[in-house]
Amino acid sequence: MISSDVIRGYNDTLILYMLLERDSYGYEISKNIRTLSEEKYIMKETTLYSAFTRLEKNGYIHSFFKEEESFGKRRTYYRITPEGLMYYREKCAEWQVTQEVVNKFIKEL
Amino acid sequence: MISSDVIRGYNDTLILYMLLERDSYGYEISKNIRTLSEEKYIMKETTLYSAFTRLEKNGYIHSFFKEEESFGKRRTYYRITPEGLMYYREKCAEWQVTQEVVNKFIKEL
DNA sequence: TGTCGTACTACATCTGTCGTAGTAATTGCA
DNA sequence: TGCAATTACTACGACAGATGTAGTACGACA
Repeated sequence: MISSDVIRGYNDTLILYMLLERDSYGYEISKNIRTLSEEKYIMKETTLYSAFTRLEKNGYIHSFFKEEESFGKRRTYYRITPEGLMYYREKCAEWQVTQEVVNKFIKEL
Repeated sequence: MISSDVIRGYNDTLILYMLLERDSYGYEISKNIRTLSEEKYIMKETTLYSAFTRLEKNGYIHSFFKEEESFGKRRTYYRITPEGLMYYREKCAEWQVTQEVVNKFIKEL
């Protein structure tokens, strides 16, 4: 299991990755992250939804309702914006640097 | 440059790494981190010193004064404890998992 | 004598994460 | 049909780690 402080600052990136292929909503994204990480990382609900708020405020995603399911379950779907894509790319680049740097401080003992 | 949220949770690990070889003190550790990371990560002073406090509170390091320089500059030296070494090893293992997981969400576009 | 580098400490603030709790609809199954 | 589990959220308060700002104090160098 991964501690939250480790992945902190990358939750947004994981969410954006999930939106690259297609629009999605909270629960689905949550499950997909869980599956893709092979159960090694489970994002808390509150973390997920507060990330949505932040991402939308920053213009990286935008929310909408699907018309074909307008009654009943009331799912909020999210779509990544061009700014979100740019941000995702930056975070990916940053991640490469981070890996290089942190690996200099890792020693097998 | 690396954002703080990325490396958050690993500041302690970087510091412990610096203490593996020999005892050291704030300023020196700070400079060594800077150098080893090739200027890609510069730990803020306040971050560094609050990490020392936390690490000592958790029993991962312990502080002392060198007798041969007991007057004058008053440097606080730190030494890693066996518990600190264990903690360091755990963080290294966790880091491997974190890399694996995050890399699943990284795509070159 | 004054500035720069060293070596800290104090304090208040911010951000992201988390715990707890609660709402409400839909689905599974007995 | 009835009740639990799952889905799909929202609200609120707390906390930890990082940061900004500021200030102290000593030594070296010019």
